[in-house]
Amino acid sequence: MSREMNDRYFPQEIEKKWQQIWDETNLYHAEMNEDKPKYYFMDMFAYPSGDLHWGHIRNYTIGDVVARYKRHCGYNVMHPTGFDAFGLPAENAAIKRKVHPRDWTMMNIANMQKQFRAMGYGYDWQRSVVTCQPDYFKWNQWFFIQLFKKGLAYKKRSAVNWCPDCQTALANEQVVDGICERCEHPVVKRMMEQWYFRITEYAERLLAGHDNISWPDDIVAMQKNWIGKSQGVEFAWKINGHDKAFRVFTTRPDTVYGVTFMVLAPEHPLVDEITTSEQISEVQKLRSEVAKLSEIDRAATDLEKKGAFTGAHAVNPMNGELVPIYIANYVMMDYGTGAIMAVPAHDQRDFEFARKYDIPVTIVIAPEGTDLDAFKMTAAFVAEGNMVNSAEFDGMPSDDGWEKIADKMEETEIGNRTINYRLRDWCISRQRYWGTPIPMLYCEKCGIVPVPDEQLPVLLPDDIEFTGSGQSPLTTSESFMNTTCPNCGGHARRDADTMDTFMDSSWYFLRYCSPQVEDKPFNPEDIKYWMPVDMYVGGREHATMHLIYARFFTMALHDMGLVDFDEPFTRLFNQGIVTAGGKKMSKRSGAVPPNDVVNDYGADAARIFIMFMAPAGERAEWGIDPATGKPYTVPPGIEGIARFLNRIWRMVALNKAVYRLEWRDSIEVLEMGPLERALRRKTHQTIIKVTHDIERMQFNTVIAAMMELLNEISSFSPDSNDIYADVNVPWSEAIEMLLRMLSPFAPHIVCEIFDILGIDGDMPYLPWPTGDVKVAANESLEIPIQVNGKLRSKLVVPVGIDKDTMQELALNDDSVKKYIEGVSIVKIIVVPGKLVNIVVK
RNA sequence: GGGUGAGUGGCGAAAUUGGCAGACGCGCCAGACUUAGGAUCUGGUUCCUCACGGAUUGGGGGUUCAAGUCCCCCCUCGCCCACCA
Repeated sequence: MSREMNDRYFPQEIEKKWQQIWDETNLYHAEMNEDKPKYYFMDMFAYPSGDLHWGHIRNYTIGDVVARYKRHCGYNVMHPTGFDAFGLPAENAAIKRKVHPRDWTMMNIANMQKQFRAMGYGYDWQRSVVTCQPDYFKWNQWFFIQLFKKGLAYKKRSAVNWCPDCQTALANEQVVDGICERCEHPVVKRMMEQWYFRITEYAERLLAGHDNISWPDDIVAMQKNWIGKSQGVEFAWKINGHDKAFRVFTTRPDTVYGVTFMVLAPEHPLVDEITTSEQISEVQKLRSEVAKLSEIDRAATDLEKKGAFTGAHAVNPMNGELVPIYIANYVMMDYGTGAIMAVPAHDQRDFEFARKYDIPVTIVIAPEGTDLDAFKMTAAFVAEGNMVNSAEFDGMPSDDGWEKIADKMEETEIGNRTINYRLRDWCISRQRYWGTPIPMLYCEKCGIVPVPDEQLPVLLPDDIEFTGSGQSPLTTSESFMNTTCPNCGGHARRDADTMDTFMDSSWYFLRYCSPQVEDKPFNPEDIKYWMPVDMYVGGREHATMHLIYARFFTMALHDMGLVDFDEPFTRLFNQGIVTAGGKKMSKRSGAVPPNDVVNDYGADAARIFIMFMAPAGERAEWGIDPATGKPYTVPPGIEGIARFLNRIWRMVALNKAVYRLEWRDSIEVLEMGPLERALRRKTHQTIIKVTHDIERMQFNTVIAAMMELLNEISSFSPDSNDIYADVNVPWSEAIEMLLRMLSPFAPHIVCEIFDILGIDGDMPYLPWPTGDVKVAANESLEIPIQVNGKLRSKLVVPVGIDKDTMQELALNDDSVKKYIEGVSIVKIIVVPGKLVNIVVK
């Protein structure tokens, strides 16, 4: 049964062999099975950038460990993977290396798949999704049209980042510190027609949904912050001498009597109409200055506040006062109404502006007990207080005033309470080639027409030029752009833009459930069985983009009746980043691929190393090699892991004959000596700790616990002369249990050893061991004895000893005695099973 | 500025509810076996002190018999958001 075993451990041969067996037997493919509870585990799929690095390895090893663990626990586990294959780098590579983005992408995918396999990840490759393939993005287009039909996709003119040198629109990611990534010219804003998804309509549900999912608090906080709900009042201001009015939004209606000026965003449409002829040049000067700024500079808090007077005045609807109207660089067109009422006494930005332009400051909220001096104050008073200078509202606490003034505005129909969100609609259009073509046509007669279902997918043309300048690359393909209107048969042009790649990642978890189905995006039965995703693992950087978009998308599908849940991911876990020299390891900052470690020490060692080096949720510092000044290609700590695996291997190799499958039959009834009992106790204590720590995603301590067990087994001597000796029974249990716990972390070595020992070949599905609490219970305890909180002695006592006996033993302990002689004992604290503390004076 | 996480030996770190600070591992030191191999095994390793002993979880205060852990103030670092009206 048992076969030959080399004394030395050669991971390379073993690992290749098992990877091939797993592939050939399709071992990790999951099918629906109503007899088992399902577990849908997903990690965030990778962008095929070329090589995996240790950031990926950390993410995907966590995933593989949890998926394997859940499989051992009896779940029907689906653990798929795929590639987020559209995106900008492929296009840049195309321009730079004269290679088609598709070829570059597919080459990288092939390489990364090889690396995934070499790590021994148990993916269900049959369910793989590659987003740049037509059978996937066809459904992006179909969903887009469904959203359009529901009124959730719409077209709007809006400002985009524009590089005047490249003559092209840029994605936000291409704008680095206000500079075009490619040509290093400053980026400006330009108005363009773009497609948007109405995510703002789901703001309230996105907030409410947080209650139904168990996600980390910080991610929920980030999303809430991003959605940015604020309650306030929106009300109208008339312009003096005009029939025009404009609306402002404020969260501080209680300060309305303190308004001393108004500010419009420089882009506000009313500016042209109200600016007086004397002020035109000044206003135009500021407008062009602001237009030149990039969005990033514009939004910088430390940007000097600048404004220009329009020459017009507005009428305060509450008291009829006239206040000047300015434009200023600190008011944004795309939040609220693009206009604000300015209360310098109680808003810091307004205060700075008022001081600079010599605008009066009127105090309307007085802090409790003191008076403010409008001339002397050096900062706005933003807290609550009592209303002053506010007509009939004087004397009220400001929070009451808030409500009363809002009531009055509603009664007099000046304005009403509203809620504003920071969240903006999701801009889907990208002036890029390597993405999903937007399936919309523009007919001269019929206007905007969606591509009919039977013409999907709209494929990407190959007769395009990657010049890196001019318009969206698709416009260079005449064969793509010109088509026929499905309504009237006349000439139509296609939308030249492609979709944001966040569209691709908003539903890939649904496609994993039905990867091959052709006539719909997924089968309802598959979704019903597998969804929602039980655990989703990935980086925190996706907190406010991908993870909001995917939730919105699922809610929208729910409302269309396509799915019957509205939260896609029940549980979320964020692994920490891998840093090198304190900076995040990424392709740009010198990422280290796993190849050297895998080649030298094997995938099992690589997997354990990355799990052992830091708690999974926290930052892990990879380390800089002092010899090169660069991140280690092979970090020194890997030696410890290699030793650990080597010791396990040698222990089995040297004692192979001692291991007997039949240990199970006798372990419960055997009379054991203290050494045997101690080993068995440690085995079961380890099972309990390991299980508990895997459940709480604390893998570093899991590995430490297994190392401790190995140390315990190492110091235990089995009897190799008599393989039937009783001592070999707990030894066999210990070694088998260690291996079974190790298997999610180091599956290759465990498969190999199990095969050698003749343990069931269906290893990945072997049940997870259960720790016996009774066996794990200690027989005696070492109790610290403190005097005044200082450790003075230790006592070994039997478990369950009563308080009085313990106190007695402590007081009679020789090394304690010298600290309590000649002083009076104030108090004795005895915590059963924990400690004794004698307080003396 | 807002949010959020963190700060423990030479290094990575451990310590579910307040109860022996430093588990486990790296590195280092000593030894064993080897006729120097970066293999393996054994012992040691927070700091100060020859020692007795003392100090110690970023700093300072507090609560408690007892604080890395709870409370208050401060410092430093990471990440996310950021003139949001």
